[in-house]
Amino acid sequence: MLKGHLDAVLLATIGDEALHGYAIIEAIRARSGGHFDLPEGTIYPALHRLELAGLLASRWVQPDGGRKRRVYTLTDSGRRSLVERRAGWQSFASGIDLVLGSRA
Amino acid sequence: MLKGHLDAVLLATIGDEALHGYAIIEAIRARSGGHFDLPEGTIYPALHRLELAGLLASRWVQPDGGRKRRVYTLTDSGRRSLVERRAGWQSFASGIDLVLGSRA
DNA sequence: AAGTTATACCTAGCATCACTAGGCTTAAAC
DNA sequence: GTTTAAGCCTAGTGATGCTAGGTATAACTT
Repeated sequence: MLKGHLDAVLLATIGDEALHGYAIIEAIRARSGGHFDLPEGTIYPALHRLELAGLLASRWVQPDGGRKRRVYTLTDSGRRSLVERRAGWQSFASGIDLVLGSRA
Repeated sequence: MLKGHLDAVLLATIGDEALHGYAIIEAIRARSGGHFDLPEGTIYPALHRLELAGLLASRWVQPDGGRKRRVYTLTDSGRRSLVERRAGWQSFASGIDLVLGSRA
């Protein structure tokens, strides 16, 4: 469970690449050091939601081998949103750190 | 919104004191440096839930001035849970940090 | 004395979020 | 040729915390 930070994680994972859903799941697992292993039922609806919100754009790609994939890239709005969400996360995390006295 | 970490925040805020609901709200606001200003509709049901779960115990207290208060303290189980939740938060936060590349 | 503000507790209902549990298709591996 | 991996999708559900309301008492103002 990403507890409200799923969108930030998705935007940050896609970053400047063009990734498809399945690859995004693997990238999150890899980059989080195994902390997060998200099910498809979490990822696909979230990608659709972010595209509808104008933060992501998608196109279908037919690779040489393998089946068609829908690849996602950030829009300008998505890039701006990522900056905001990163700041939002840092603010949130420092607030929790203060209260928990963990990293203070 | 505390995004799934409300219980940890409550347990940590109460800590070794005996606090009542209203004071808990003020303590969270103060200790978080103003980050979190939680409404009563969040706090009271959560306290009841934690008491039902055996992590908190409550008793009514009549102070010299002012009206009756229900004060909460941690149970042994609550103290153990706090330790776990602190560790859980650190693990979660480091995972998000890795993915967002914010504090990495 | 009356009204307002601060203290203090509570609940029903609602929106969001992400997960479970399924289904579908195509390519690779055995 | 059949199983496994890659790849996409949705309906329904449970948990979570907020909104918006209600109640009561004490302190402060006018």
